[in-house]
Amino acid sequence: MAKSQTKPAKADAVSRSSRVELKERTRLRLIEAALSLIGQGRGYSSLSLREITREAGVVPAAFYRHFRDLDELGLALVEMGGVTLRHLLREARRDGLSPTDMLRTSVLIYKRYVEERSLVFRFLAGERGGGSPVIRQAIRTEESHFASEMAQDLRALGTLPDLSSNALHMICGLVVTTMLNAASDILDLPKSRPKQEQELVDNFVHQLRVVFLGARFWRER
Amino acid sequence: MAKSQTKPAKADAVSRSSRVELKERTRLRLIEAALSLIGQGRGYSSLSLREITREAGVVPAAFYRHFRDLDELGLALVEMGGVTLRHLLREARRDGLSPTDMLRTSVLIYKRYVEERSLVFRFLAGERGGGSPVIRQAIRTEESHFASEMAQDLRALGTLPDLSSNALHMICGLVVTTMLNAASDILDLPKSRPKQEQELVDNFVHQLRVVFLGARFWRER
DNA sequence: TATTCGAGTGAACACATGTTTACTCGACAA
DNA sequence: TTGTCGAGTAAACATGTGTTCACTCGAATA
Repeated sequence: MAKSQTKPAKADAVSRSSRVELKERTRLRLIEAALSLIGQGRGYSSLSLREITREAGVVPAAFYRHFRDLDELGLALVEMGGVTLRHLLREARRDGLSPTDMLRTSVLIYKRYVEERSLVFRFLAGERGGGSPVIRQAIRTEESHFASEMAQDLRALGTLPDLSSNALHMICGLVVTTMLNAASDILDLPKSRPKQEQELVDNFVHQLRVVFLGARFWRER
Repeated sequence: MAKSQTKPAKADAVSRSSRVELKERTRLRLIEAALSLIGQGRGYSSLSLREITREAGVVPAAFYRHFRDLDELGLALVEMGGVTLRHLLREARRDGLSPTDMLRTSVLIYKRYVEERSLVFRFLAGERGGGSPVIRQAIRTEESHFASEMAQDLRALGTLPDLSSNALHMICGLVVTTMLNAASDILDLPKSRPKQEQELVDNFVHQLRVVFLGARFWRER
């Protein structure tokens, strides 16, 4: 009979709450608990295992069924951050860019994006420079990938056609730095302060404009 | 007699270890203990009061004679960071800048400077994005002052004479971001990896070159 | 249907933590 | 010389911490 084969075909709709699904569910609960605590102003590197399990509604010992230690949870958060960044790029790619004021609209879209995923960006911005070396390094790798993809996209769009791949990557690195720095600023914006908000956006736009202006006149040497 | 006046003239060489001097001394011990722990790879926001006093060779309760809590110690570190940055600028000002390859030499000087004061820069780079909100904000203020001074210096040197003060400040902000980001990279360099080191320096130089190139072609509005 | 298997439990452990309290004891001003 | 004043001490406190262990109990398998 087909059912009793060694490989259970596909695990169809019946297994609504299979074991592995349930495990994955609480794994997610742990991740989200950590993010939620970050959202309450705490830095990831100052969170404790017990705090996280408490927030996740699970007993401390259960943590070890999913992660060896806090660093491993942190790496899961980094990966989530990486996915978020790739998704951002994918959206930007889809939207295309109107030639006029395209920088400004990109910035506004980015701002919204950051605000809607504030927890992940808080984590990235917060652990990027401090925290555990292994997490910091993982974030850096993610940033570099992000920069590479961005470079590829710019190339495909025909922007800055005269630049070498190396130069393009280096410039995208600069853009990424600026973006993540701006994310930090965006997240610390006091709400309902439109003036301050406007200033921040302007500053961000202008900085990117300077970078792309410089890129246009860049000559290899 | 001149000695018994109400105001003790000058606190001369005799009062080698006056009370206030001794207090200041252990205050410094606490600050340096925190820095030392940072140097061992820990982020400031994950340090504990007891850890710090232990490292400083002092009993936990003594901490409160100097700081209300860890945030207050953190602010002292921020101020120390501010002093460090101002000092950097003062040195750069003194050295003047040879017109050819001035960017590259500046970068090398900066790199050396960061390495020699690695602990302070570790602290700044680490708490800039994460950590306690009050510390983060204090660092941001310090950065802004640094950017302003830099703008003033550039103005005095006649660099970028066509830029408005606002534009100049905005560009210096970009430079500062890039510098602190690079500091983070410099501090994480594995030692005796000259190739990697060279790449990092090149990248840093190129990024700054792009920024200044963009600045030269910047037109308001 | 009977058996295995492993995610989550609850309790216990050996410490580490922040803060308070009453204290010592030496520099300093009177 | 005497008395004050305050930096640093020692001990105690109530909690919080990471990790371990034997356990339950229900879904997955055979």
